[in-house]
Amino acid sequence: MKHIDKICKALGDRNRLRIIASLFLSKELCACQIHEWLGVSGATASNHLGILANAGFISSRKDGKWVHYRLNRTDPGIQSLLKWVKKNISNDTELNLELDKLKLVTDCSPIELRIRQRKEKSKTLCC
Amino acid sequence: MKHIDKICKALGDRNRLRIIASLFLSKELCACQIHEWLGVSGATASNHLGILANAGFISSRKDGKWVHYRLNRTDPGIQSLLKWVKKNISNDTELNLELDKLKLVTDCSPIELRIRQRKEKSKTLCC
DNA sequence: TTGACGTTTAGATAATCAACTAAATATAAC
DNA sequence: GTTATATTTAGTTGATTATCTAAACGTCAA
Repeated sequence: MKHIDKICKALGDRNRLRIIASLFLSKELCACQIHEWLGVSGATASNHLGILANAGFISSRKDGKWVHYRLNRTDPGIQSLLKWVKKNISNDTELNLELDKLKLVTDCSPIELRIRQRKEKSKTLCC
Repeated sequence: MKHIDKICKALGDRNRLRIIASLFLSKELCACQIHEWLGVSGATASNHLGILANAGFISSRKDGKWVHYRLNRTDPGIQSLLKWVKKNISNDTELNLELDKLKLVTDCSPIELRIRQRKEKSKTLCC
């Protein structure tokens, strides 16, 4: 719990807060689900996940090709900060609206999601 | 308490955390004391103070030429976040060492401090 | 009222950062 | 083994930001 500025900086980005908010609702999400929901490239999503992991907010579990992320529940300092975030994002109407759409990527397995993503991509490519 | 990313971003800077840490120890500090202690230009200090005030962390009181800053105790969300910061900076050894030197700018009035600052400045100019 | 001084604002610059594409890595499927 | 695929890393670019100096603003004192 040393570098507080690093920890706070990790929270100082809208997309990273969205990741944390999504992990409050879904215990575990794979990289491709987060990439899909954020609406950024896979590389960008991976970068954000790396920053959050580095600050101690999330941890990852590798399962074959897939990497699943969840909130890190070990550090008490991080834990209490996450509690603060959870309490205070409830007033963020914009974020709550976005969270409604989270279901679209959690109502199916990562495998099905990726198939859908590839379909979408080919659709935009041929038009 | 809407823009959480803005609030966290305000904490995501070492100098701004130092300002907050100093205001935990000294109930009130004037801009010139903070400028002196941070070791940055007055303009830079003023900018950081503006960001912290804009995020809701501090408030200011004008007293003639002098502007005094203190922690803002009105917003409950900000209040609990400040509590978290206070608790967790205790482990930051580097910051604690710096805070020891805070006395050098609080053991005299802003007026005396400014006289000292001008002396220091002229000393470096003529050598 | 003029000059000095504390603070803020404006403008410039270098560093940092979020985003992308492309390449690299690692794993699964054929 | 080769190919497809999920993720990360490298490299690039545009935007943001922390810092500075100079100028502007507001207040006090002579």
